[in-house]
Parts: sequence; structure tokens; C-alpha cells
Amino acid sequence: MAAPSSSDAERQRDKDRTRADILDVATREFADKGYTGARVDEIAERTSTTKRMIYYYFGGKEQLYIAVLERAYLAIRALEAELDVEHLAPEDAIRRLAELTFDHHEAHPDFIRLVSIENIHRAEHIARSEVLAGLANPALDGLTQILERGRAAGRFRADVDPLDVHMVISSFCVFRLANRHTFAAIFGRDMLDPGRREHYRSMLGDMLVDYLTS
Amino acid sequence: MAAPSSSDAERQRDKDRTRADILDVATREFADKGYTGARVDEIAERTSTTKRMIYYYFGGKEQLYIAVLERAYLAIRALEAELDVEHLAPEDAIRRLAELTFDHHEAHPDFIRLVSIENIHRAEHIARSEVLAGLANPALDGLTQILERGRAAGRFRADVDPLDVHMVISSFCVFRLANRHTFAAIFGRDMLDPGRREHYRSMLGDMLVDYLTS
DNA sequence: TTGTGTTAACTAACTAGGTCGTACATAGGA
DNA sequence: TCCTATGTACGACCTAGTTAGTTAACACAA
Repeated sequence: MAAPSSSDAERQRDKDRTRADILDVATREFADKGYTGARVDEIAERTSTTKRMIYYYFGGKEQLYIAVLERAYLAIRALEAELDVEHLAPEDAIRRLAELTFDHHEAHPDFIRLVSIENIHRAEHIARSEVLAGLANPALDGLTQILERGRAAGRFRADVDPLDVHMVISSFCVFRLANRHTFAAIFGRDMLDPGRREHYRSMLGDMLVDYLTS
Repeated sequence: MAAPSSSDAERQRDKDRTRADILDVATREFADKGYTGARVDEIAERTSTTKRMIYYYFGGKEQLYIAVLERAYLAIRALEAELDVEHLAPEDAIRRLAELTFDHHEAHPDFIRLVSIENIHRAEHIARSEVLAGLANPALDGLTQILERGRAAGRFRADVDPLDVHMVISSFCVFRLANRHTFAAIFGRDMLDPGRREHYRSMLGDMLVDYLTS
């Protein structure tokens, strides 16, 4: 490693920008068309660089896809880590966490689609990623503390596993986005209708609190 | 139209059998690899017939895929229509319905995968199917009656929409199957572990009853 | 019964258009 | 001269869909 000169730093910045550019385009393409449906040529065309560069930077289609997944998961986990609910009553804290997840998923439909796609592939790519395999959810720590506090205060039932609660929150928020198209096609209801947003958002909190305090 | 001779009937049976054979194989292939990932050649090879026959019977890859979706939805709806809970108390009826959906989804992972895949494609194929677009869920009628009974008896809250309850049930049951791979990769928990099955099955009913009676 | 025309069921081989990945050439800084 | 970075062009393979032709069953007239 040579000592970094200013031009080295510049070049590194350029490189990072090119990588980020490719990842932006690739994220949209993979989220849109799935792993098999995505076209490397298409990604290259929508990038300020060439296909050759994609192979130069990432090695291949699969490694590019894994890089896309890694960045998407890391971004979402970074946001989750900011959760701060220690000053709230347990019930309100649970509602707050549910709302955070709710908002979060709604704001990142690409991420939800990538997760769906990755599940179709039985998470084989995540398993192959050293960054992601076993990457725990930071929100889980906050959730564990909330449940602990609620239980200590005698307000929450004692037999609840944080991961189960996380699963319920995720299932509600993920389903609303991931299955909205078949749901709309069959029942004629758009789960993302802005007019119903608040209803769903508070419904999840209500359900959780009712269950935890029963 | 000639009067149906016995050989006509036989030929129709053969034809139906060939169609069903192709659909069986195609269901597995599409559920396994997704629409784009599925290979018509592969389906043909695993069938007792040839690729040309698939085009002969179904017209193309997309029409074959739609036929697979139609059959899968129709099969599941037929089972749902058998729900009979009028003799149960509203709380028990809700639990029964939730368990039926829970068991059902668990027993039909291929169907869940097809639904996930179809959502990745924004339900464009379902929308194109005359059979499926607007095919309501028979279980929804049962659910509506249960909620009505519970409300009339003063045991259930009044402000609950059947479709919302259906959504909660579906989200829980679907998430458990559809997202099990990424969930396992990241949290190290297999949501389909038989040892946890009863826990999840009753947890869903508990949650619903807690919410509806709150 | 036999010959003939007709139609549905079926098949192998092919085509046209992609699709990932690579070989090669080049430029320019250290 | 070596290394990183980049562009062009191509090759090997794959895949949905088609073409052109075969087989088998049947209807009906002679």
C-alpha cells in the first residue's frame, strides 16, 4: 500500500462513485426483474460506464447481485439502529417500533422486492455473503428491552419471544407491500391506498398491544 | 359436432391426462425457478410428452404459467369453501379459520411460492386471466359471518373489517413460508421447525381473539 | 372389405434472437 | 516498463417459439 496522495484519494472517490452508480442501477434492475430476469447489458446501458466495468468491479452478475443485497440490508439496518424509545412507556414503545418498521418498509419497496426475490432463491446468495449471513437485526435489541421493561412493570405477558414479535411486525408490514398486487387483483383493495394508511399503521400497534397486555 | 362415441370420450380423457401431467410438472418448475427462470425445455423433458405439445395445448410459456396459476388458485379456493364453523362460538370459529389457513398454507408451499413470484411480476398474469381476476376468497364469507355473530353477541369489537382480518391471517401464514429462508439466514431460526409449529399455530389465534375482543 | 381422403395428435430439428462473459487493444500515470 | 482503468467487439451458449413432416384413427364410398 502506497501512502495516499491526493490523486489517490480522488481516484478512490471516483471509483466509489462508479461503484455506487452501478449499484443504484443494478438495485432497480434486480428489484424490478428478479435475478434471472435482470440483464447485465441493461444495467450497463443505464450506467455512466460499460459492462466491462461491471465485471471489472464486481466480477460477475451474481457477485453484483450479492453486492446489491448487502448494501440494501446494511442501509436498512443502519436506520433501525437509530431507534430510541427508552423514554416511552412499554406500550407506546412497541407502537413506535411497529410504526418505524411500517414506515421503513413503505419507504423502501425495492428492498422488500429484493427480499422476496431472494426468498424465491431460498436465500442462497445471502448465505454465500460473508457480510450478511447472520447479520442480526439491531431493532431486535430494542425490542428485547421493551418487552423486558413491560414485563418488569407487570404490564406485558411473560411468555413472549422478541423474535416472534418481530416476525409479526415484519409479516404485517412486508405482506402489505409484497403481496399487494395479487391482493388487489383478487379482492380489489389496494393495501397501499393513502386513505387507508393510518388505519393499517395504528391497527398493527393495537394488535400488538392487545396481545402483549392480554 | 358428431355424437360422442366411446373413443371420443377416451381421447378426451387422454387429453385431460396429458394436460394435467404437463400442469403438474410446470407447477413444480415455475414454483421452483420463477417465471423467467423456468425452462419450457425442462418442463417438456420431465413430461411424458414433448415441447411442441406444450405449445399445442397451451399456446406458449405465459399461457402455460397462467394455467398453472389458475389451477392452483382454484384448488385452494375449493378447499376453503368447505369451512364449516357455524356451530362454534365466535372466538373458537376465528381460531378454527386461522388454523385452517395456517395448515393450508403449510401444506401448499408451491402455491405460496407461485403467489410470491406472481407478486414480483406485479400480478400482471393474474390480471390477464379471466378466471382469476376478481376471484374472491370463499373463506371471506365465513369470516364475515363469524365477525357478525361475534359482534351481535357483544363479544367482538364493531369496527373490524373482514378483509383486514383476512389480511392479518394471510400475512402471518404467508410470511412464515415465503420469508423463511432469509429469516433463517439472518436470525438463525427456522419458522417451519416442527417443534415450534403448535406455538405459531395457537399464537395466531390468540392474537386475533385478543384483538377482536379488546 | 378395401381403398381413399381427412383430421387430430404428435415429433425432431431448426431458427432467430438474445445473454453472459471474455479477448484484445489502448491510454496514461508511477 | 508495469499497473490500473477502460472501450470494443465477439464468441459460446441458451431458449422460446416455429417449421415441416409423420403417425394413427376414422368416415365413407365402391
